[in-house]
Amino acid sequence: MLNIFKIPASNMAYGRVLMRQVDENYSPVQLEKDIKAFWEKNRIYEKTRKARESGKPYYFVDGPPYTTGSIHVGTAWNKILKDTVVRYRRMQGLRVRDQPGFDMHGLPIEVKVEQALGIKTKREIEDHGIDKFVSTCREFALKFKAKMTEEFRSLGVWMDWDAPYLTVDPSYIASVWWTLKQAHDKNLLLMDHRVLPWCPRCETALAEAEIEYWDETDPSIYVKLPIEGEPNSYLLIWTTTPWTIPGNLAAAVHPEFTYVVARVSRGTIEENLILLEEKLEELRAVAGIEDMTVLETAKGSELVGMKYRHPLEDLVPYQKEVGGAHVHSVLSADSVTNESTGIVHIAPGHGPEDYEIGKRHGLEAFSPVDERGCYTDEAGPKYAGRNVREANPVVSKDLVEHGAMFHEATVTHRYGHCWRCKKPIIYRITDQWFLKVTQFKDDLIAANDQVRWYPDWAGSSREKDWIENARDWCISRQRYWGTPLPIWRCECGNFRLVSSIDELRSAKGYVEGMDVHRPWIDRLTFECDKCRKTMKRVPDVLDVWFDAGVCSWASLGYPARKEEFEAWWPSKWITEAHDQTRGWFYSQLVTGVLAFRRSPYESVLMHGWALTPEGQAMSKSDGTAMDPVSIANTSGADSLRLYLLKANAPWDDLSFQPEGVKAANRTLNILWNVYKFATLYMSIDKFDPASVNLGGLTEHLRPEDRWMLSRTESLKAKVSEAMEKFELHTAARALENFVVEDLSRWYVKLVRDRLWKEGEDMDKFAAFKVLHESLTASITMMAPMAPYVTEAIHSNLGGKEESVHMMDWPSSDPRAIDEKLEEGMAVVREISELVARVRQESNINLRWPLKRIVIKAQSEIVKDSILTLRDSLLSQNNIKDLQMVAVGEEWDEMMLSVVPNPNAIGKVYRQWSSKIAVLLKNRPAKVIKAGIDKGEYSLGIEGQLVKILPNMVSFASTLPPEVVSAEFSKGIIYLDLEQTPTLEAEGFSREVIRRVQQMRKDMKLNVEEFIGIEVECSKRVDGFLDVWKDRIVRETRATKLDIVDQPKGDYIVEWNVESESLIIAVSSKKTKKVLEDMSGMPGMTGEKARRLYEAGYTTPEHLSAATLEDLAAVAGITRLDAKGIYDHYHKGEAPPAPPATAPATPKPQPAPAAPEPAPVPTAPVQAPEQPPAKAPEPAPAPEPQKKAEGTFIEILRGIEGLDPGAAEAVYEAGYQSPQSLKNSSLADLMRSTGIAEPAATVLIEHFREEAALAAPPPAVPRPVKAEVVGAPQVRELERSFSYLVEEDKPEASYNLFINTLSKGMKGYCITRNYPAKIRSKFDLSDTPVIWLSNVGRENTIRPKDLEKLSLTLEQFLSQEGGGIVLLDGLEYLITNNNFITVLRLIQSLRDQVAINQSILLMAVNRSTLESHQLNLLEREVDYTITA
RNA sequence: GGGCCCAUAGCUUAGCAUGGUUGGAGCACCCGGCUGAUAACCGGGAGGUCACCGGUCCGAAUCCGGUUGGGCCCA
Repeated sequence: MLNIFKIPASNMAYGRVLMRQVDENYSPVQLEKDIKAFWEKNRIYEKTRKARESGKPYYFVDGPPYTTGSIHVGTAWNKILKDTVVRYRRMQGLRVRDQPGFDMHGLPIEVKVEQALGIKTKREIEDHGIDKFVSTCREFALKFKAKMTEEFRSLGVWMDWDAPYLTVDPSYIASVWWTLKQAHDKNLLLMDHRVLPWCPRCETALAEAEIEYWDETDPSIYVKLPIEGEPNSYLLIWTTTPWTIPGNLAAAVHPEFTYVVARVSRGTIEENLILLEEKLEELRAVAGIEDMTVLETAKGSELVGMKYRHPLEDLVPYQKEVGGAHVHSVLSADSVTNESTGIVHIAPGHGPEDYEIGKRHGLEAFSPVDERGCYTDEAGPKYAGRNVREANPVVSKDLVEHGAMFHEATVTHRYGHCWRCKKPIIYRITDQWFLKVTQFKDDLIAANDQVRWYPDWAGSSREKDWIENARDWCISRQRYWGTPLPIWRCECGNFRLVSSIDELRSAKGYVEGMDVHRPWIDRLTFECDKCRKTMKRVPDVLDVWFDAGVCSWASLGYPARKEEFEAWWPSKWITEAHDQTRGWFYSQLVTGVLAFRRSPYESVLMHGWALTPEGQAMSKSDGTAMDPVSIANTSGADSLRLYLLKANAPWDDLSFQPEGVKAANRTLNILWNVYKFATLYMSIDKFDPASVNLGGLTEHLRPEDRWMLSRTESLKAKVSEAMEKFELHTAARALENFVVEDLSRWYVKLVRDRLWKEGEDMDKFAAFKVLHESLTASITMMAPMAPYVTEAIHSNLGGKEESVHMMDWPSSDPRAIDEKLEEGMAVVREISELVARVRQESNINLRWPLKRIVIKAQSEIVKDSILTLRDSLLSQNNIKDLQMVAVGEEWDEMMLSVVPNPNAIGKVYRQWSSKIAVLLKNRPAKVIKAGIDKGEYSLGIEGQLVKILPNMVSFASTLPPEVVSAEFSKGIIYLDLEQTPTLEAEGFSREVIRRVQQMRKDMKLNVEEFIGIEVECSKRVDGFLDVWKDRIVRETRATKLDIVDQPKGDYIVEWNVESESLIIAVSSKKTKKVLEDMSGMPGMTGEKARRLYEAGYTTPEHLSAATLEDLAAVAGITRLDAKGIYDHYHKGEAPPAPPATAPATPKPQPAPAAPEPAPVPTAPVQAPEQPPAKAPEPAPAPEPQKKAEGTFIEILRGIEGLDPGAAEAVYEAGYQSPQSLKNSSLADLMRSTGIAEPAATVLIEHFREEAALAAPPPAVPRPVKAEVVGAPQVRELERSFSYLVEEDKPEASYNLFINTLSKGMKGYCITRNYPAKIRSKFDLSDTPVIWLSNVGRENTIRPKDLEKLSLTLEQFLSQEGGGIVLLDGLEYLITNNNFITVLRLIQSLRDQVAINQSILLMAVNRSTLESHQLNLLEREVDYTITA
């Protein structure tokens, strides 16, 4: 692996500690792991609950998810919403009940178990053994429960996972039974013989709520029912279920509709049909009728009583035998609609409506279909045993053969399916148990009205609509894995309901502690209290929706435990998705009203569904489901949570965009950076937020501080309001906006300079405090949404509580809100954006100060607020002065000019017109305007006085030179871009500051380290810098800035600023180390250390050289201190390593524009830290080093023709082994050592000869950098080496590349050039070419996507035999990324190349890089080739 | 067929209860900048028949009616 993106392992320690500097980048996965450990170790969840023990109770009920498989995005969203609200309520001080629940009974698990066991029917289950089957169901449910629990936990959901409620627990089951008994006592439970939806696969009845609809293609047949006594005349009926025809017992018409008898002819057939008048034309089109005549018209009521013969009576014996007044006759029904033929086929055993109509007319509910959906013997020998849906074509064929089929086609329509096994349902008649919901509908509606719904329409429209259409609820299921129906029945018709385990104890066969599930409970019997016979249990189980419906008291153990119930019930709040309108929202309402005459919940948040990015429902079978757990494991649970919460209003469906999670991650990263920034300075100053209170700082608050505090208070108000309304998205967005815009992009910028100040400074403390306040407020309010990152930040901000989740929800202080100030700052920000735009257009970067800004504000209010925030405006935009134009007036520096109108002038003063124009232009426009404004202006010409009238001139106002204007929403700004030497001096100084900062960074100096600066520059620049010396010194933390001829230092770079060449040398003062050393001594404090430092003891050498007296003479240092210091250095302890001396003759590196040739980089003494693989020769132990030094320097001294001074210079320059000299070039040696040509020649030749004679080089040669000059095409590249080719156009590098390919090595080309062009120019055959480009195509990599590049190359390099990589386009990568990042990539590539015996070849155009960048690059490779 | 919800830039969305300068953001795209928060970050640009049709009004993304498409719940 190329671990270039690896983040150092976190060493965070949480808990109450002093504020600590944060070195880590935001890395959510590690952070969340750490926080999780912190939570567990310190039992934070338990403590958080405990902290609210005395609070007002808040009963939240978790809608129990069904335990089947893993959670999906929707389930995750659901739990995250719950967790966020629960945490929020806790912070409000409420004692929240947060028991999770699991719905574990029912068909879904039975189906899974059937699949696992490889069985399909109930018969097979019974053969297998119900006990074994049910036990397996329990195992599955428990297994899934455990799995889902882990998944929820990984999302950071805090619930009482150790004590969930389970619908399979005996106590839970007892609550269910009790509830049923309540229904029975109110006479709302009955057994009935009804036509119901039935799943033939699961062999059970289904409730309305268990049916899912989708499109299905079915037959669409028109059937003729022959009318008794009217030959060739038929009633025309239509159906999509031919299999119900054998069960047909009547036909129904609407009494008010108009029907016709029509003579219809098709081909040779002519017949009379009765149907709805308005459908005649439709029928003609559908069935291809050639001719038809209406014979008669009649109202539906007139048809009633008409008799017909069943068309299949010879196949279905029952149809011949059945008798009765209304059998096979036309009935009247208002439910008939004007669809199809207007005559409805009535099969009372196959449809609920049919059943009702049949019942009214005394028809038997003939239903010759068994539980498996097959015809029974009653259907006649031809059909018996056939599956009804499969029998459709058979019945159709029989209808055709019996001359009863009028027309046959197919239709696609919505058809019901079993919610679990997805098979089409049928309707059949059975005995089932019902709750008579229709009898207490009004109570349900009334109960629902008492519930607060979010959003309102979810209850007032949606749920209400469902209740209004509710039917009686069939609660019995003919299955195995469920709450057993607690009903025992006797042959005599008597039955009893058991409502508790206690009651069950009196049953015959009861064993204490027995499982009350089937089949064990089936064996229990009671003696009938009426006839003394044995009562047996009704074998059905209960609908699982009933299970879930009672959870609000079953989870409290009611009725067995009353106190819990009284303390909590009813629940304050629940939330589920909108499909629960018919599900849990409804089932709870029904059971609540049954048992307690009220809704068991007071408020509901109805949320949406998580859809795919395309807006489709996610489904596992389609592979469109996304796994929230793996998203949380890669991007962090916080990011996922924040995204889910902010993306949508909770009640809208959410189209899940993985991009959105990334965006949320970015927001959290910004939060992290603000925090990191703030704590950096706070920790340096050991700032303790608790030690300062805002009240005491009032006089030190700047306007921007008051603004930030105002924004913070406004935010609290806004977020709290949104949370109260469950508008979590509004709350999340407000927080996000605050962190990104107000805090990060604005306030941090405004206060940055103040935080720099040293020492006790109230202005700085004010900024610290405000920063701390606003950061604390935002993370506290964000804690419910992103519980991990906020916890990490909280713990290091010195939060009041052990955990952010124990904090009280912040309340807003309206006194701190200053709306005018907020508006004013908005204006200032707007103006700043304008200025930035003008700067960009004029090519003046922010480092260059502008002379002034003049603002013309629309109103006094705007003007005042700009003036209040004057300092912020000027500092942020680096402008020297602000001038305001009086409101309503023009800026008086606008230059007025006169534009003569020659036409108008010419008409009056023909011959003078051109003269007049010239005169007008030469006079002050102001004077002319003043005259014209009064009516006219007089002008003397050739002794005449001419009057200039308003129509003869117009006026234009133009901007003064070098002024640019721009409009903002509340006025106009004028920016004076004129540069003066003073401004230029400042600009230059800022450029120098930035260069020095860059160098500090390259040197990896600690923020607190002091430096020394030496600069070589032109006279002009010298003058500039002189003025700003103090500022430069201060801002770069330098102890001195000297302008010299030959700058010396640890790190020297030549820069080019505005066409001026500057050579800057920076040396580290190593004060950080010194101060640290000092403060490590006994009795030493930071303050004392500073005193010493200020007294001139700036290095360990100074200290160790000092005498006791010297030290004691320093103010603030006691004799005892002095003794401690003295002892420290003289006790025989090894003194700190002596400071390395700078190279004898340091040479600047050339600026990018400088002419060739490039010198070898001077090795800085305090070089920026290098990665291990490239570290300078490891410092050997002192003894061996002496020895090595002795040997090699002696060898050098002993070389004939080389004087000892030259030998030392060579040694000093870093050539400390024969190996290092072997491959170096003449030019290289001369340049880096400063020795003359003859000496260099001697050296080179000496070592070439020696190398030829010497033993082979060490196994892993690591030559010092060398430069290959000359014709690269003749040079061979060696395996395990990396090369940097410096050339204007990538020619030589490609030639080297191709040359290597021709030797049979595999190649890989990364280029900024167009790949097709490269291919045509060089013969690359099948070598892969990757294009570096932002254009998203195949085989391209975006310049920002270094990770992908790294991965791609890693794959190539690690393949067998390795290969050569040509990386052409480094400059493109560098301009698009942080330079150091690119450098790290190169480092890891280089290491990879070394390991894999491969070659890395990089082309770079040196004029595109800064010289120090080039230096760093050169340092990373084995060879630099200059083409 | 009925009830409820939704439709704004390529994508995700704000604005709509109370009609009113030029319809805001984020992502993606293009161009630039920054480099003591930096494996970050910032600025600019381009991109909209506000689903469609009609109405009310001086004025409609916003109010009203209808149509189309999508989601959920039913028939």
